[in-house]
Amino acid sequence: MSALTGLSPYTLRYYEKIGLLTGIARNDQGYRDYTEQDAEWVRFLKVLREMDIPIHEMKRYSDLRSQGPSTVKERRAMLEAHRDRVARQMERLEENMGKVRDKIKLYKQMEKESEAGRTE
Amino acid sequence: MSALTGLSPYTLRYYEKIGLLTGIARNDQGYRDYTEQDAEWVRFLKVLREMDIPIHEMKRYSDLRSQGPSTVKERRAMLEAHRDRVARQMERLEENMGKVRDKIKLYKQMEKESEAGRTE
DNA sequence: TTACACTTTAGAGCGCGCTCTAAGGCAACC
DNA sequence: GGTTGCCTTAGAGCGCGCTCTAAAGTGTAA
Repeated sequence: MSALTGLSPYTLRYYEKIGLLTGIARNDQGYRDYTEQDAEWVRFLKVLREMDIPIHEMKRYSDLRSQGPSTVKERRAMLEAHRDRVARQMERLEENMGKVRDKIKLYKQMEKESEAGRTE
Repeated sequence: MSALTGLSPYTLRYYEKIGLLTGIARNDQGYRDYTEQDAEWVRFLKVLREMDIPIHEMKRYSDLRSQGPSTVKERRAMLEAHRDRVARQMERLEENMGKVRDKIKLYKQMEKESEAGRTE
């Protein structure tokens, strides 16, 4: 499973411990027996994590999911809220990128000038 | 200063403690006396932090800056490296946004269907 | 048979980036 | 003089998200 999702076994067990992963089957030896659905869910959790959703929100989302289709509306609302948050974050990043690019330009200028100085 | 930069006094003192802020002047009472240059530097630190540069990299950058103009090239290289990292991160975010948007669409579909079911 | 590589658990530990506490000092106002 | 409100310091504490340890169990291969 770890190989399938890119999450460490530690993380997978941790997610199960805090209730993000529920109803994971076990085989005769008591080992976890992940299904393809489990894998899909884990991959979606990973998408959310990569977008920096806090764990407690993922937990909330996960709990809603466990409660069945009646929670679809709330789940959608959560995703939309997060989508908007990420969009704003990307705008800020873009803004800061601009400042960094300005600084890079400035440095290039300084490098050029110091070289000119050396050859004078 | 806190008001000027949006960082808490705690954070400002912490940054000084770890060497991100150096040479801050003091008045007669031993209180910190920030200059406009200090403020500018703090604002730039804030830009970097908002782009999630780790503190130890900011420290490295800050140390280079203290060493004077001879380090401009290396500083530029650091900024360029980070610029590229952020660009890649934004791509990943965009990708994940797509997946979230798909899920939102799916949920909308489910909501519509469940409503249709109810009115039949 | 014994070693190896994996699994299980509860709970401890860690790195990060702050954030706060405690104890004390100084300036201004009532 | 006392209170308020800000400043100083060293060092403790915190929330997050893992990550690892220790001790035990199981199946496979030499």
